[in-house]
Amino acid sequence: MSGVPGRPKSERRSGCPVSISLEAFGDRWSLLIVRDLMVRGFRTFKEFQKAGEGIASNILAHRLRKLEAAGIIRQEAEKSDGRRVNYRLTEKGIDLVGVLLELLIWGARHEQTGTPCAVIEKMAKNREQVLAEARRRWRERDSTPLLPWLGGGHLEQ
Amino acid sequence: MSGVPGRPKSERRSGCPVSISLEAFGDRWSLLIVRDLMVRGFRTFKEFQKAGEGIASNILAHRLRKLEAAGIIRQEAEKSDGRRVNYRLTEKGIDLVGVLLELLIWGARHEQTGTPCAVIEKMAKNREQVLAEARRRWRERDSTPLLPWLGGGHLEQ
DNA sequence: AACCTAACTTGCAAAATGCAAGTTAAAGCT
DNA sequence: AGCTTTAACTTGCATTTTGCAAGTTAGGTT
Repeated sequence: MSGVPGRPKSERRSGCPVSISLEAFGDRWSLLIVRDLMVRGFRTFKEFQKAGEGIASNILAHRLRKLEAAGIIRQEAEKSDGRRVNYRLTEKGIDLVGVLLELLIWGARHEQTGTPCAVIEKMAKNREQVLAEARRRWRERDSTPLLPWLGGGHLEQ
Repeated sequence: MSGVPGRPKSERRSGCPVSISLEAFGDRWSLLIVRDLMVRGFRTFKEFQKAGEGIASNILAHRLRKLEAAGIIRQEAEKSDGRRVNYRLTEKGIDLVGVLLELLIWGARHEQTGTPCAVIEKMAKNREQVLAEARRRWRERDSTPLLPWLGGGHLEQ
């Protein structure tokens, strides 16, 4: 009767790292939560819920538990408000930045998205710089959204 | 009454490229099929089925249709055997190589997998070279598995 | 004290998944 | 030609996951 619903009852399907990664976050929602933490500066349940793609609150709760159990995110209580729970990526979680960046680049290149191609190609070209900036923000708890920075002129070389 | 069962009845959840990517292959199986095509040299239904992680044949059929509908894979009939269907990545599909590589690196770094860390770190270090080799194999229809190459000494610089 | 908020639960219907068995067309064998 | 095998799926049904709406609870606010 724990909070975690989808507790893995079956063992690992194989030793392949790709398979194991997908067992941790291979669904429609987990990486969107990670994205919101990483580039949009979200921290709370309410923010994830209103994030636009319409995740149901029970599913959100399940995913947060699962990501926490996998060591990808962690809860931090807010001293100034006992109701609030702030979620934050762990180091294991911020290490997903490469995966997110590749998903972003692939999606923008091959599907009709709201993101201009020029911005994406700039990011693809300056991969290391983008990764470093995302990591810096995580380390310094700088939660201003990353996307304006990506869209701005900071990447011209 | 088409073959595709999970035909998207809801529209796109948002214009975010990450979200759109996840709608195309954000589940436990799709990227494993892509992986098998990309690095293990698999081509047929039977091969995917016996691949070790135990996908059910109906789910496999659904996934193949969905990936095909998304333009990630394509069927090619085998002239020498009318029963056989060979699946192959499209260019859009081989472009997922970056995503796969990041999943591989993350999984190997953070979870207990069957892959030695040294191999993975070598790959992470020689990212561009690994991507180029995977693309070369796709282009030249070289379906010898990529993994032995990764494990071998070809990456020393 | 009455009201509001954030973070969840709960109940239930709908969809996706998994398993075992069956189908069909094309080969292969005798 | 007739029988067996094989590849690629379907189908039926039970289980699990997802989604939606409404409810709960521990803090805050006024």
